[in-house]
Amino acid sequence: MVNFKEEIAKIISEHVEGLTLAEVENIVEVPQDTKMGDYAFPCFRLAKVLRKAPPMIAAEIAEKISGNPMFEKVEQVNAYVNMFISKKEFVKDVVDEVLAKGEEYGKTDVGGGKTVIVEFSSPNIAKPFHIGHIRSTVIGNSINKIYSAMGYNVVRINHLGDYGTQFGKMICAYRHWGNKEDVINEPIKTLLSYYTRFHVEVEEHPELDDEAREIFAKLERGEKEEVELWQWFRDESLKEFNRVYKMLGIEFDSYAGESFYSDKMPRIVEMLEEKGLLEESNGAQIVDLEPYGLTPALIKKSDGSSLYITRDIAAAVYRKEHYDFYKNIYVVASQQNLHFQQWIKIIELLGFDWAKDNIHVPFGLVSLEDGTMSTRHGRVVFLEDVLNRAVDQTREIIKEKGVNTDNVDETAKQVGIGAVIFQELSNNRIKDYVFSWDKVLDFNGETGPYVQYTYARAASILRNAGEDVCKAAEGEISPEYITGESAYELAKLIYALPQVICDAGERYEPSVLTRHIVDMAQSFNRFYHDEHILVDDEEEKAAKLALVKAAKTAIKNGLSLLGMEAPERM
RNA sequence: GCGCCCGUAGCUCAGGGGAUAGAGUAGCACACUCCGAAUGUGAAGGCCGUGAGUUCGAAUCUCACCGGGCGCACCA
Repeated sequence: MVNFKEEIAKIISEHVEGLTLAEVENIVEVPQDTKMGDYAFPCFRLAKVLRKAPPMIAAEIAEKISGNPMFEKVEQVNAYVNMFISKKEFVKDVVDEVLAKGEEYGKTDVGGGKTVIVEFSSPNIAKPFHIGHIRSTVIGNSINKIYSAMGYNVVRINHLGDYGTQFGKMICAYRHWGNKEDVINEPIKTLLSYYTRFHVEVEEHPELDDEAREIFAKLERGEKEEVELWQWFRDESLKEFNRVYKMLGIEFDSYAGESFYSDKMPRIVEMLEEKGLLEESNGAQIVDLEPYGLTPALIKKSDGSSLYITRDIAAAVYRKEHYDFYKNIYVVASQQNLHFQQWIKIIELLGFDWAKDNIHVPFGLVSLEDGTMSTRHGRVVFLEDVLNRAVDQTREIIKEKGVNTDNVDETAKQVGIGAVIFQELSNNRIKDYVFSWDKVLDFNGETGPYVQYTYARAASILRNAGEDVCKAAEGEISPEYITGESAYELAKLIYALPQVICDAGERYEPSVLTRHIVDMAQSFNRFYHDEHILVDDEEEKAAKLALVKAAKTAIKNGLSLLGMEAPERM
């Protein structure tokens, strides 16, 4: 399909001196008000070079390019050249392209098959999978899908929090007060209760701490009994996590978590020593990062044991060697900004030129109405509960409205879970937010159900049209029937989708795509209300159905990159 | 104290140098004998936290201040 911005830049730059093609293309913009045209070229910056008033320059450019067949109309308004491209050709191009590509529409090949790692979700074993985890999980999943659509080879890593002294405590607690059946029945709840009981008991029996440390030491040495218990806890927890991942439709390529890198850390410490980066401070080994405006990074505790920063360095080195990534993306809370700055700086100091390819994608904090979440105080909202309630509520609404679906449960699942995902991906990820049941369960306005409803409505029209749809998909359409204001706006939004997907990817910001999908849905609904689609005139009907089908396809493709399904009926 | 992030309509948020700052939501007024009303339309709602600066032009860039969040050595 034609890249209009690029073509317009070419046309204009023929008549403008002193600016490169790239500079011209950079100035070309899409006006916020469509009355100002499809594309605009502001001439302020040319005033200095050409020593003329901007409106005069605009008038000259407008006159010179107005004969070009690409444009229906070219106007000068003040310092702007406003260009209206030929609607009929445009609309036909867009519809043809989308119908030809189908599910592939929106995909590009900017990635050229290069490998990108996305580390996301990464919950801690034996801890609840709560509403705070939705962020990394859903944002990371969407980034992975967006990068796939951009032609990258994506590796999805779930960096499980499955290691550390906490497991010594857990095993210790299990041996004292544990029960096998309870763990099997309700692994996370049970294991968590052991963990909290340990913290209570240790107040009166401080020797438990020594015992736990000893157990963890055995675990690190790979002693059979401890390893088996740890493995068992890990497996049971993972089973529970997988239940949520299944609901969300999320899969991973690797579950290599913290434990996986435990034996890869000594090498990193050696490298740091060789480079002379390690120094002693208060009995601990640190890397001084003060010259770079950062606080010191603690590499080894005073008792000689290692810490999480070393594990992250080891993980990055391993991934570079094992996957040879182009980018190594971490979808991790903004609370860890400093930590990422530190270890990425250390990678650089170790002399690795790929330090810059490690990218931290931070997101804001989720809190509850009565304060921050706290597992110990029972102030926690389980993600699974949120998903289930969203599905239940959707089921109620479906019954209430008497919706005609083949499978109520399946539809309720698609819509309910879609609502939760969509809301999570609606705003800039850096913003903090307060979780509220009222808000997740509100399905009106700019929500997932709104977009899915629009999709189902389009599907319904195509069903009603019956075999006419095939004609619309195959035959030559008569584009003059879909150049009305709302039809044309819809076509423009559909046209922009591939570029929007790339923008969302480059900014690691799925909300860019989410908002565009809302725009497409709004535009479709306006078109639907403005014009009657299933008219008697066959040519007109075919053209309109083709646009409906294109819009339906674009919405579905967009939703799938958010990790959402699109129901045919709801 | 130092560092990073956020401050835009009553509320939740887009917009990140360019034309009259946009949505949703709440409240108000409309539109279903018509392809799905989980919809659409209209009016109303703003010193873009404050003050300087850079620029032909600032919600957008710089600095200072105010308000909020997060982080800052043996957790991850």
